[in-house]
Amino acid sequence: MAVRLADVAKAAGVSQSTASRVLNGSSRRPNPAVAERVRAAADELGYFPNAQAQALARSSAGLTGLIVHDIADPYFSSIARGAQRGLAGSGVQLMLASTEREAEAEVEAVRTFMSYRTDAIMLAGSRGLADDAALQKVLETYQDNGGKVAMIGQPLSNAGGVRIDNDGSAAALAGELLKLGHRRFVIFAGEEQLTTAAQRTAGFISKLRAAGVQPEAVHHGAFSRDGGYFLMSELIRSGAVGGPDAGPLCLFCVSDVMALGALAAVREAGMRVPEDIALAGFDDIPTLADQSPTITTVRLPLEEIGRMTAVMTLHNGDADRWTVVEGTPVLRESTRRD
Amino acid sequence: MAVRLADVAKAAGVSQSTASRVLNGSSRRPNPAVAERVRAAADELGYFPNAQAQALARSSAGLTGLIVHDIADPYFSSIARGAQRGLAGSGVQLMLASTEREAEAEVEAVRTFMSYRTDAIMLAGSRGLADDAALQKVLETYQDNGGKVAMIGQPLSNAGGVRIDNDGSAAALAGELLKLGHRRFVIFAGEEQLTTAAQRTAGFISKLRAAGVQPEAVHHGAFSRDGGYFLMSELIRSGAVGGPDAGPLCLFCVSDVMALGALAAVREAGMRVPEDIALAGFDDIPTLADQSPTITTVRLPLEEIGRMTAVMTLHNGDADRWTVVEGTPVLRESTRRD
DNA sequence: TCTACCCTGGAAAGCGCATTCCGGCATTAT
DNA sequence: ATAATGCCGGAATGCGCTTTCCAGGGTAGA
Repeated sequence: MAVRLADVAKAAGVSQSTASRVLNGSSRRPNPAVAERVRAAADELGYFPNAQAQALARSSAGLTGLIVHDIADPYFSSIARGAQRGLAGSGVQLMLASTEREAEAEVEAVRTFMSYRTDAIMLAGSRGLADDAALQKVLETYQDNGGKVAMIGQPLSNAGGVRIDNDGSAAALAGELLKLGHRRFVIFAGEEQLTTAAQRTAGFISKLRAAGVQPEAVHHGAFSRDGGYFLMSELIRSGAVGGPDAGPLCLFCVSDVMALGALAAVREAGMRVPEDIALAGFDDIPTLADQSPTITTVRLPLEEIGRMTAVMTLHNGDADRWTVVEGTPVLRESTRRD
Repeated sequence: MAVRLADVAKAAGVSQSTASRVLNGSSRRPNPAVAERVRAAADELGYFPNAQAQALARSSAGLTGLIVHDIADPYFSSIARGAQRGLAGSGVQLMLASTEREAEAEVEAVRTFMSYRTDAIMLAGSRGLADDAALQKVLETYQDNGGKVAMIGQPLSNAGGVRIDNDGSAAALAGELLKLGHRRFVIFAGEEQLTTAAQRTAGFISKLRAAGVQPEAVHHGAFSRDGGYFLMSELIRSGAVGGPDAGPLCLFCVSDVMALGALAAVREAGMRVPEDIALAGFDDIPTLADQSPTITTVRLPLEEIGRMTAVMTLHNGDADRWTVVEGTPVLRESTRRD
């Protein structure tokens, strides 16, 4: 069906080995005159290599897998974009799996990537500790077979990757909010078993405590827009928001998407941010700065994180190196106090 | 290194052919007792097939390529999510290429996917007519080699896919805005050579004309958040917004991301939507409904579009079938008139 | 009971390419 | 001038799997 290397070789009047050496990088560089003939023939016939066959012969596929929870979530799509950019020009292609936050699907995705003999797997997003066992096992198998594993956000197994200093960054945010004069805090902590969520919550609280402040409540719920919306609706219904006594409440959501959901619920109830309740998120997803009011958050260089991780997977030496990324508190209108 | 089919066969005391027939679907089903032995051995050894080798032997890779302009753009990431879902469970894997809106990169991505012998390629986003030649040529080569091409948004070549009724949907939106009483219109039309942008602009204008209304201006600029921001800044500086005479202006942006940029510029200038200027977008990206004010737009079922397209690529018969998707005008606060 | 046929498992031939090995030639060193 | 050293192109092997093709045993029909 398609043009094969053998066809090119025949057309150029050389052996297949020579054609291979000319067209696809080899340590041996054939004679320029011969090379030119081969290239001309390849052009003429419209030859393009069969990556599957190359992968089989080289036992390396030129593929890298990226596993995310939800590609439509701006947090992950920003990372994906960075990863794509990091790989650009290296000749390595990206395979994508979006797991819809199911642990089962995550393990399945790793299996699939193993089948395709991806050179590396990038895993973005935090996992609950409960799911680690199965995932860890399959990743170890992968590593035993020579695969590189790069985690984004969470350390796991004996892999490398980018660790986000959730703890310290959340603490820094808490510090800034205290400086602004906030004293009454509520936290929307996401799902209980998510490590990332837990770390952000813990870091935030520990900083408050260090300043002698106790959070008024910690609510758990889905780590998503709808989770934030729901929790906020509940909170408003409970009458905890807008109380005139003891100063305004400050809500810390452990992710921006939760904060957006919460904001929607606040608006819907006819209340205002920051007048009735102050609001802070975490991640600094791109759409956040265009909200009204603009929302305070912790900036994570998401795209850069994706890029760095991808680049790490390209260099063999970095297989189990960790890079720590710190978040930067960004104070915006949503936590203003007049 | 890894466990091979031959190892499993030996462990089970059968031939490799039999092992293959048992483990990977074949038309011939070996004896149940034998099959069980093979499966047990495979489990025992932790065998998983080498997809590259399978692809080579079957001459079909079980891969589908998705090419988008920018995976971090919610428009495309929603489509990607749908595509992923559409493929889920079919055993077909998704390969992703994000081209950063460069025509060159798009052609390159098709080449890469050809190399990987993807069974199908989905192309999302509109292309300028100028780039069609190169792209069309490479896609034709792909089709000649048995590849399926599914376009999302724009027809091209003799492929199938999902066509979006930009023209009619924009006209419908214009009709609704006229009904609300708007008479002074400005259009941010995106890049001149983008077919999608041009169609939306044309549809909108033709409906206005039919009602005897002439748009006051059509401005071209980048089809992105920053493009909208820039155009709006210019517009405000020119003094065209907020004039008390002749009623409030209504701005139609040919994409939601442009509308978001425009909104940011309006806010920055201390003006208000819809009081000083009304605003409408196109696409209905997920974040739009959570804006304040909520933004009028044309709803496109983005995720469903991605899903449909992916499903089409799975069924051979649908290779050159077209599905037309209509957008639905959604009137929100940003175009309210009191 | 014997022949014709079907079913099942195994041997072997690729799928398209990279790469090791080998032979022939032109250099350089002796 | 001869032997030793590279260098370059070609033949051949193998990557891991699917899929014909083949042989043998079982079944059914005569």
